[in-house]
Amino acid sequence: MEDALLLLKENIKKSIKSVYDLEFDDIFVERPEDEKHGDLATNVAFLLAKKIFKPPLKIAENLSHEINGYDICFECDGANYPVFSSIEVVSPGFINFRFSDYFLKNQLSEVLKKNDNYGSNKKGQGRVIIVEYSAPNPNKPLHIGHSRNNFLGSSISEILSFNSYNVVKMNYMNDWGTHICKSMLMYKKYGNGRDPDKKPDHFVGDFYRMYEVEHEKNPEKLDKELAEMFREMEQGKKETLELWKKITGWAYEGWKETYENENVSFDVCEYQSNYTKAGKEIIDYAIEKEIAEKDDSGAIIARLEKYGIPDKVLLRSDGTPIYITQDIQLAKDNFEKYNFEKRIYVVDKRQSDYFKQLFKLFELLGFKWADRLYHLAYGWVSLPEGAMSSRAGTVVNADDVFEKIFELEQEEVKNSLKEVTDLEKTSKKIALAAYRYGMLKIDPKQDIVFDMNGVTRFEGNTGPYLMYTYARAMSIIEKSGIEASSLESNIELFENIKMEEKEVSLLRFMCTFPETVSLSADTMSPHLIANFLYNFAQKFNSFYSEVPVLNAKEDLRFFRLVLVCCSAQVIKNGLKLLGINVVEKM
RNA sequence: GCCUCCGUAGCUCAGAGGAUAGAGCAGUUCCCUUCUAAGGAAAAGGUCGGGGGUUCGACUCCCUCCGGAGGCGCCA
Repeated sequence: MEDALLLLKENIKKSIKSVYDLEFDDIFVERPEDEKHGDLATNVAFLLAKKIFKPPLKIAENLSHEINGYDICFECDGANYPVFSSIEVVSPGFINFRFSDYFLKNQLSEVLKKNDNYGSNKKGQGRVIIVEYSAPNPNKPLHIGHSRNNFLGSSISEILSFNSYNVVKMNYMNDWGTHICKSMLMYKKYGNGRDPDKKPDHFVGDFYRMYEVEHEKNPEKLDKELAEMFREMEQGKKETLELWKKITGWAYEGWKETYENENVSFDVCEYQSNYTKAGKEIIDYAIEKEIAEKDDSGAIIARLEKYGIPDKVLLRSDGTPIYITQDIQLAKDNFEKYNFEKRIYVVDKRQSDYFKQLFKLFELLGFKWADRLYHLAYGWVSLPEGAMSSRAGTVVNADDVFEKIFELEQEEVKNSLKEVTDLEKTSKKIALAAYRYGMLKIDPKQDIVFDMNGVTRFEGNTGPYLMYTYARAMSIIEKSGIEASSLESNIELFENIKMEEKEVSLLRFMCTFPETVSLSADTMSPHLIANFLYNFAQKFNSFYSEVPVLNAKEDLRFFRLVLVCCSAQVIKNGLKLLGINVVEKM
């Protein structure tokens, strides 16, 4: 497929040289949105028109006439077949190319050959990308905002791996600071040393919420106590550190289940508490280079305003580090260890200024890898009734959302599954599909209004719709009695098969999957995969309702089975990239 | 005050310089004696926030104004 694109570009270039005696390198070939405009199209005639002062339509006609004589072919089993079936010129000057049926049918063997790897490519080979995501505070349970972060981070990691990058999935625990002391302080006062009687992160979260309530009543007192407790931590007071270990340990223990439910995992966990003494050398260096300076209060400030970025405090006036101090060190250590091609921070967009400051600092410090850092800024998740607020108690817990979707799916599956064998397992997978897909189908930079009732609806552009489409396809394969794995060895070019309109449409779209995979990696946009899958599933369902497979005759039946099998494979691969595992039956 | 992001059908969203701006939901019609109706088919729904500009061509790029969200020195 990629080859066909390159081949076409070369031939267009050649035709320009031949007709106009011009070296023209800037060949742009696109995929037209409208099927009527063919599979590939080029606008070179418009670009050339400026150079040689002739009407675009005339140029397009001359070029297409030339290219028509070129006999562009691909090889299959020792024979040559044309790549294109037609090359058309359309006013005001487009040249449209349509793939031949031979070429399209040949893609099927490609899918069968690569199966679980169909759509992947080699472009990231030998390059490391760190994807830092999730990064919660271990003092309370995860909420739906974390879910979006988790889904984005894990999905982007999958997509990059599929493009052959060597991905390091990193979680960075913000386990050091006064925020942790909030839960600790309340537990110390009111916990009576008891063990959790519920999911441990929720248990810890109760104390966090308790703090918010108490703080309303008597802010000065609590602020003081909190600061005192953190001082004890900093000084290494044994009793306090033990409490800290206990509280954060419960949070981690509870999250384990949440992460599992969400199909999220990590290769490396870094802890902020290991970086409490870090970063100071770099900051000394920054002062030396006059990037940062000490102000009247004694705090170290990076002067960034001349670059259009707000100034940033690097060290408190009492000399203690803050978040950025440690983040500086972490990135530097990471580079020395992994020599990364890119480091992606999956963090919501409210932190955009922070990352601008961080990245600018690295640039000013002269680190050559400064431009390899990338902030994936995603939009905020809010509720129909407004923003979430831990103070107002309107934070929607990730476990509760999942549980609710899970219950609803269980009902659905109970009502529709023919043999209810794996009710719980199947429902859980579908629930996750609903949750993950619901968030990932939306462009990361958009805010999401998270409507519980919307997610619990499973028609239209949803994860369950895609799962259902896959299950229908697999049902056909199962009833046919053939082994999907045996198809590859029996495949041929189906020269005698005349395809129906719906089949051509399905197959043409299937061929664009690898390009979508590549683009979504380049732009770190899982929603491109989601959009592809939805459009593809629609085409499949349309084909499904109009074209009979099992009742077709001999060769035709076999061809259609192959088409169904490949379609299922593409849906499976695409969903995998979104962190969704298919079910065979539902 | 300065900076960033967003504004597309009643609602939720695609559209990353190309051809007649597309889906889903809601509402209106059809289709289960035929491979899973969580499905399919059809019609209806729009001054792409307003106004300028660049271009053969703008939802897309630039400027400006209006609306919404967010961020701006010792929180993370």
